Amino acid sequence: MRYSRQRELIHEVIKATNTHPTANWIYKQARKKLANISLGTVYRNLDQLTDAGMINVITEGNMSRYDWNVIPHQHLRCSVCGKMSDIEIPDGEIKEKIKQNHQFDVEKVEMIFVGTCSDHN
Amino acid sequence: MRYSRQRELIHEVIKATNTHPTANWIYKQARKKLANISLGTVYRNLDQLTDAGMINVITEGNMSRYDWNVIPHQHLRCSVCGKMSDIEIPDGEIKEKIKQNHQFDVEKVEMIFVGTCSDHN
DNA sequence: ATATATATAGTAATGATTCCTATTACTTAA
DNA sequence: TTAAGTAATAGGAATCATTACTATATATAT
Repeated sequence: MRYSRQRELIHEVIKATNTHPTANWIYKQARKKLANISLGTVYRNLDQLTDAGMINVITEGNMSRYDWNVIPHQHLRCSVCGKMSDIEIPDGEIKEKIKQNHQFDVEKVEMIFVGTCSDHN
Repeated sequence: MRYSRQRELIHEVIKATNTHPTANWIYKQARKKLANISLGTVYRNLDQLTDAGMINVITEGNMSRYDWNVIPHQHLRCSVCGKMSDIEIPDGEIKEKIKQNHQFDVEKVEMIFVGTCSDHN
């Protein structure tokens, strides 16, 4: 993967927020620094950064969100304000049970807990 | 919700499979019985059946899959063959911990375990 | 049987994402 | 340091799932 200013910028934008942004949000932020960066470039680089393990994707509903946090973790989504926050769940035991009961090797665990955050209950 | 032949057919199609089908697959099956049913009708009825609690939605990647099984459960997805199968995970304890540690009330739990099923490991 | 409101078919529109292509810009080796 | 080779880009078109629109059809309460 050859260096590019665009990719570095995109990575910086993601690292600078905890909001689990969408591709379009990242695109708009990036344009503030590089006025003619294109949306296709954003998508291509998000894929590359993901493949390189430098960022994480969360596929939520009909669109993807991106996360600088590459340590395995899960998400809480507030159904009132839409905010997504991180949560660490030890999944070793779950994986082990699934292997024993279903002969299924778990590589990746995706959990979203939908509910109401502390601001709305 | 007024009776309609289309909605009944769509519900039957879903109840007749364990494959967690997409809207388009359901549409194609339905057309075998009702040649000019339209895709919009399928989507509208899938929403209505979901709202009525008669079926379940799984939002997987960029599209939705539907499930006759309305008892809360989770899914295993094989990254080789794409097959999705059901798994029951007792989540009461997890919900309780999340409530205590994050002041977050969990209403719905979505888990997908991606890995390799018994046919591919 | 009739009125009325909900559902439908068919098609257009939307929105996220991917694809295409001519041009630009990293990088390497002379 | 420069030239060549190749990966990356901008800009726009294409794709695919889903939703919106609208005139017509149909369920159902009276």
